[in-house]
Amino acid sequence: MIALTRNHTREDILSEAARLFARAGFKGTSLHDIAVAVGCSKATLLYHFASKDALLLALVEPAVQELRALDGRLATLDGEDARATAIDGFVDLVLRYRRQVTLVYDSLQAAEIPRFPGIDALAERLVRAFAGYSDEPVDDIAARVVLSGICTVVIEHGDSDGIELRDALTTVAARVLRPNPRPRQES
Amino acid sequence: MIALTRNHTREDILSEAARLFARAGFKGTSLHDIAVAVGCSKATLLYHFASKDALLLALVEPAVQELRALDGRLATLDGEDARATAIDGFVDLVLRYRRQVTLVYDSLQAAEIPRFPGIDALAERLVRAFAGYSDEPVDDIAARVVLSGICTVVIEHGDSDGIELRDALTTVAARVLRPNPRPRQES
DNA sequence: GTCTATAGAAGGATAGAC
DNA sequence: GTCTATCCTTCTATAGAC
Repeated sequence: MIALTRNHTREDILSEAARLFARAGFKGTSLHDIAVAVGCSKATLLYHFASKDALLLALVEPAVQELRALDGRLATLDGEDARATAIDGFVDLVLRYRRQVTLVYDSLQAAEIPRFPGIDALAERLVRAFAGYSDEPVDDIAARVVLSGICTVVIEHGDSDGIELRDALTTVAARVLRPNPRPRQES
Repeated sequence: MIALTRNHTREDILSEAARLFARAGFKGTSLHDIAVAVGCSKATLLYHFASKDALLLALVEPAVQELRALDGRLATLDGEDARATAIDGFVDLVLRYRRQVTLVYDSLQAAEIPRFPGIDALAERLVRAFAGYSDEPVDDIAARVVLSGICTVVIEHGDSDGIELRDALTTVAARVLRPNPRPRQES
């Protein structure tokens, strides 16, 4: 295995790029900025990654991979199981990839970033799962508010981790996306 | 009043800039892009606005102004009144200034944008009001999730307005930020 | 693998004609 | 007020030495 010789520089580049992209955005961070943070030259960056876009892709790829895995798990579940799995899985994923979240998330709306194929449809399925596959418009909106709200809060919260934030987020999600929101009639 | 001669170009610039900034971000939109959209030259843009930053400021200023007004109104209220006013007022404001919301909101986290003085403290007060001035950490997180979630959902929803979205958003906010977290019944 | 040097494009902003 | 032309900076990316 060549994996023994872990490339320090490459890892450093990914780490610093994640930090800077999260702080100032993709367009707001230049290769020069990253090079200074890492302590190398711009040419070195472009030796390890073919382009700035490629660096972004490499950075976000693991997060997207895991998001796809979660999406796959959801496909085998339905109703309450899907909702619970979606909430826990998504909160966990966002907390572990907090620095990448901004990037993935921005690629959805602000087209500031190269898109990831199929991510839109995946996001919609996640919304559906969060909404418990309800047909009520208000449940759809609730799901979207919570989904995006979780992302933003985690991003803002910085790197101060802890089990508390995780619990708070799942609690909040459960509050909005509760099984029986309507005491009136059934759909 | 010179207000009779409403400057078409200036208005067009603001309008197109709002559209493009919302789509691709501040850094992701060049003066060239705006000029093409408006149908004028870059020099014309910079005749009407001293700089790209000044254009942004002019664009967002009314929204910030109204946000400050809402903040002032909240200062005279407390508890439930403050929460209800904050929710209704904020949803209304975000819906009316949906194109500017991205910009104001991004100025909070991603430092991609020139900051507005005092906006951080204002945002914190808004969070406090949304949380009903509760001391429970989970209520604080809930307030932040809803606050940011509302922004993102409105941004994503495009310009398709309607009373439905407004009602859905206030309903969702009420669900999370309800006065008594314990009882399972709705208000 | 990492560097310096530089190409080539695009960005914001200014000068001056009309 | 609006334009063209231009300046200067910054950016991504490449070339080639070591």
